[in-house]
Amino acid sequence: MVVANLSLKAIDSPVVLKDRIYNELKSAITSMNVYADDDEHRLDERQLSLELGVSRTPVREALCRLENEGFVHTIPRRGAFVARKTKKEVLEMITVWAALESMAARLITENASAEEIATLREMFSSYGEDGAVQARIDEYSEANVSFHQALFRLSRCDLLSKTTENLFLHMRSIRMRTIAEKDRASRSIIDHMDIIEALEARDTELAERLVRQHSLDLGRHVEECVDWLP
Amino acid sequence: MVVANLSLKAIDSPVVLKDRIYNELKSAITSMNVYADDDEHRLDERQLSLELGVSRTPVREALCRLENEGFVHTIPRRGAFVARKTKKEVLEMITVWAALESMAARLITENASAEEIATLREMFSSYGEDGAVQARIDEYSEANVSFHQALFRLSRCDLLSKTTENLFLHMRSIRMRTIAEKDRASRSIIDHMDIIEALEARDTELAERLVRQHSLDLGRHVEECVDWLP
DNA sequence: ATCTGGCATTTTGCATACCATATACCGACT
DNA sequence: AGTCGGTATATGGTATGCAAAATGCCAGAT
Repeated sequence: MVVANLSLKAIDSPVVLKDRIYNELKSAITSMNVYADDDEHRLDERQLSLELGVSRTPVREALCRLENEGFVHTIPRRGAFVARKTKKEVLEMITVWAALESMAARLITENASAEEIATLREMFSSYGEDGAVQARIDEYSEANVSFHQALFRLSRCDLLSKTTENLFLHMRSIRMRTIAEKDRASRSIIDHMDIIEALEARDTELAERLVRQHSLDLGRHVEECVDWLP
Repeated sequence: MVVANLSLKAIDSPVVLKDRIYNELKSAITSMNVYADDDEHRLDERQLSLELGVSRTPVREALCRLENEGFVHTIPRRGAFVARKTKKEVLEMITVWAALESMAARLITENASAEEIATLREMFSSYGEDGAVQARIDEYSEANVSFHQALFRLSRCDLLSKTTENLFLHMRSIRMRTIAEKDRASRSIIDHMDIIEALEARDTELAERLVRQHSLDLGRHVEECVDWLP
């Protein structure tokens, strides 16, 4: 008798309610325009549990997690609110981002293969002609996000990616609103190309500096131009 | 009639049970030697609630938070365990640390006052003589941690500090075990002095590089010498 | 003797009930 | 009329109850 070797992979994901609620709430929060109205959006536990058809307990646990990640702000005995970042907090997020992404760039120059770096270039291949960026600004915005995510992926450092993941989500609404302004989009693609060239040349210091500067430029832009944040 | 202007600050901290339990559990976990035994330490909800004299609900919320921060690992329907980092995870933590702290160094060269930087030097004033470090290794270990925390404080970027805070706690047990090895302590103090000098000279690039290298050196040390991690 | 299958126990995950507190409304008093 | 105080209500925090699921044990079969 032989033991059938089916090479099954362990299914260790009895997806529990609180996790699904967490995902549901998180995507709902990150896709809404948090800064639209100026009155804060309250998250009523009871109402949420009614809408989701569950009890308050798993909702509370999901909210607890979202609070830790900075998406929700709760005041004891007052309830939970969708968190709104101040300008200072946004600038600090960008600073941390710059730190993490520049380290990712370093790691890429040291570890990534030429093929991997080449995939970065392909992401922007269709924006070659002048004006193509402005014409397809929404599409480019997606490519932009993908580019930055790819940098972290190629760094092969899971913790870098994981730490940045929530920063990405927090920044999404701000980024969506700033990318279309001025000439930032076309400026952005030039920066990206310079970064890719530095990565290809395995110039660790240059790649790090360019990535950091790219982020800090966004920071200064926010500093100067964004007046719709407290 | 004049309204008495007492300039009171709002007290908005009705410290709730779950927060106290969170702090209690966190300090208990971070002060224990996680890597002592090789069997994983289980955290029984009911037992904890009995010991703390509260119900399971706030205990669960505290555990939920600790899980998000990586101190606790829970398996659905199986329970919560004190998280144990793999060697890979520790190395990644050090990488992220290097990224954040080198950014902190940059900010210090740009923003901190000379007096603030001088306080860094004072922290090591009593370790001047040769051998003083080795003789008071425990005390130095504290000063070492304080130094790194001070770097983040002087950066005036709360998010940098906050992001690193948990990394510090995670690294504490590892650091405690590695600092006494070899000649790392006296090597460490030389690095620190070099860093302080670069900060005083306002040499942004050098300070950044030294801080990064100091962390990455620890990383390589862990890589080579630590064999008690999975 | 070892392995398998079912039962009992333990423990989590979710639901619900209860309690404490914050806010809002309303009436009375100045 | 405006303000102060009290009470009602709503809502979050905590406790408990219940059911599903996982583990461990034991008996029986091979």
